[in-house]
Amino acid sequence: MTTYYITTPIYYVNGEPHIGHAYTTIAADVAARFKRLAGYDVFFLTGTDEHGVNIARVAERHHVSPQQWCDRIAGEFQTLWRRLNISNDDFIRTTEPRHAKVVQAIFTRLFERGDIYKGTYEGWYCAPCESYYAETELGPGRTCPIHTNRPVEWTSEESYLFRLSKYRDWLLEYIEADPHVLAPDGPRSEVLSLLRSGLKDIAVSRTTFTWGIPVPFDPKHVIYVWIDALTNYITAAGYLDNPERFARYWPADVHLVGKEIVRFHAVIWPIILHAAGIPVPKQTFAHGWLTFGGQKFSKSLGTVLDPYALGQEVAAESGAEVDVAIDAIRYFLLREIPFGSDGDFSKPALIHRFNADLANDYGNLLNRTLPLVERHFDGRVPARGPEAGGDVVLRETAAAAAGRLDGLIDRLDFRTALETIWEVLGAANAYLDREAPWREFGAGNAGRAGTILYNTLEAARVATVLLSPWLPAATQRAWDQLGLDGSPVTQRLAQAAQWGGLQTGAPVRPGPPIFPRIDTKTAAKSREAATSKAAADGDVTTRGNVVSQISIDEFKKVELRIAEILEAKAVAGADKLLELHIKIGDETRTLAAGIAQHYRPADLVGRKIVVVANLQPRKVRGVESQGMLLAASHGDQVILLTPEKDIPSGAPVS
RNA sequence: CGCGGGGUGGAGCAGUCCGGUAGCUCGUCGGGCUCAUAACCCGAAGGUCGCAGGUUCAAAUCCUGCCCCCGCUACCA
Repeated sequence: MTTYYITTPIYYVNGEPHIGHAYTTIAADVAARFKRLAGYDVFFLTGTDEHGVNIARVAERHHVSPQQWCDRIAGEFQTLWRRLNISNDDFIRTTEPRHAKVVQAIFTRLFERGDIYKGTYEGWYCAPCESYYAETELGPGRTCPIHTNRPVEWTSEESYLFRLSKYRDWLLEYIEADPHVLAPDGPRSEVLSLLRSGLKDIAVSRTTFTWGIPVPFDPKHVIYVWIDALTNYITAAGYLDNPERFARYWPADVHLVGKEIVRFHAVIWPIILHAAGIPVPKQTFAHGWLTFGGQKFSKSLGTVLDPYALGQEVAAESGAEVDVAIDAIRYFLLREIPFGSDGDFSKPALIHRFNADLANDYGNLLNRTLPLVERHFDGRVPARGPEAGGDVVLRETAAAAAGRLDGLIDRLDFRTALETIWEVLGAANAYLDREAPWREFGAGNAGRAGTILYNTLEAARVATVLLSPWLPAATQRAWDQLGLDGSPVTQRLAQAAQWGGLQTGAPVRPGPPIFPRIDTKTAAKSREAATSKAAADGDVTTRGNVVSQISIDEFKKVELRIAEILEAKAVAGADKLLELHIKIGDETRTLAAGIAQHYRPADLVGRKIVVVANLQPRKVRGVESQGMLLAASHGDQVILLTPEKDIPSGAPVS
């Protein structure tokens, strides 16, 4: 049997899972489910990346051990995948013993082959952070970006280095030779241009932190992320534990990644493998990013979306079951956005797809046929008579669509795949209209009417099987309504696309609409009620999008105070920034504010404004900003928030 | 000259590699059907394919220059 091994990246457990993670994972899941349907021997892997100084630090902040922290977040990922109906065959965590073995083995092997050598790693180092920073990350005068005003030191430590440079020519040639190995074209040309500009050896060990896998022959070193994380793909395939299995699944067919990590996957990973004498993956595919009302998802902007919460919300608005609403999100993400490009996520667009595609075209097809079967054929699948009218075209449309899908999934062209399935649904709706079984009943041709219904239901059955990778829950319901036993998921594509899967005489089970339409007016109203603070246009909440909610306790962490502007001046070399000196009670502070294009410094002095007083300070263009002022914006307009009546500076705002 | 992506009817996109009467979905308008979740079906209107040159019998598609937008980067606080 042909195998198909697909992976998602392993997700870093520095925070909770969000819709960006879900996007990648859903795409991989659909591909995996489709390939199973098409009869492939599929291995679908996802997991978590759990080592490194950042994890140790976030765990410390939460007063738990790194392992406890990892267990918690890894658990959240697993819970979310269950809720989103993700069918992964394994879930790998880099803290598992099975993985440590592989990481150490690869490290040792590369060392023995001379591709890892002892050298020094140099960089700007901040001791309290235990971190190196790139030149560009530093504050003015080479200070630490976190410990403001604390100068970093040019430090070197003993480190193991990996000879990336040695393999540049090989990799360049390899990627140039076959467009398939790195897709789509955008990321591919980016990586190629990176390679042409040269590769430097990279440090693959650290001695500045301990949360990681030790170098086996030199345990004061911890193996750094590259080898630690990327090797998960071979660990799970059975590289050391199960050579037979490894031989079957490796090399992977697709590593699905977000475009931000394409460099690691397309450069470092193949070189590690090649240097270790292991075959390289067949393809790395970089997908685009979701944007949110045109903006990048961002934790700091609060535009992070919990996919399960969104599912619950859609369920509540439509009256659909939660798993069906989840299906709709799975469908939307892969139908609306061309995989590989960036695409915008918005709630109205989701609702639109829900109604137009799922409710009207698909769900409604069942609801306009099954009642007729119930009424005229005692609720049993009618007999299929000789072919006439548009019967042949409908049957062939379905077969042709089914035949085209495998190639489209190979290219991860989910959008065209779904459009192709919709050709079947469109054809079925049009067929039903044209053949008009209700007219045949009127004319006394019950036999012909039965045939028409049979064919329409057959088209619905084929579409249901084809859609099952995207809509695992909803297609199960449709399957049941069609009077079929078992599950669309366990069908085999080749047979399922053949006409005649419905058994004449089998009782159908019409039910309530699987995708109840969402009344956009009602939905808008309930949303309005929920977000009573209807902010100005341009605020994400008013675009009909969902923002994850925060608790009152989280809000209380933000310390807002009234401040008085004592002095304002332009920042040299910055056209948007003003440097403000403000007074909060007895305290004076400096603030960098991006309002230079909206206010003249002279107009600001003496004004009272609202500032966030407990924000982590940050150097901006040489100015240390010790807070942030609040302003409202609408299009190009930016206005400061000021107290309505005079009040002493330092007064708390809540 | 930092790297990369993009500018096609009201919206979102395909077509550009391999030049040959501009296509899809949604929206709008008109009609049909009355089986259905105000749904489904049919038809129509609407585009000088960012701008300017060039190559060609012929250019959205090839070449040159320019303009604009968006990521990365950065003055994102």
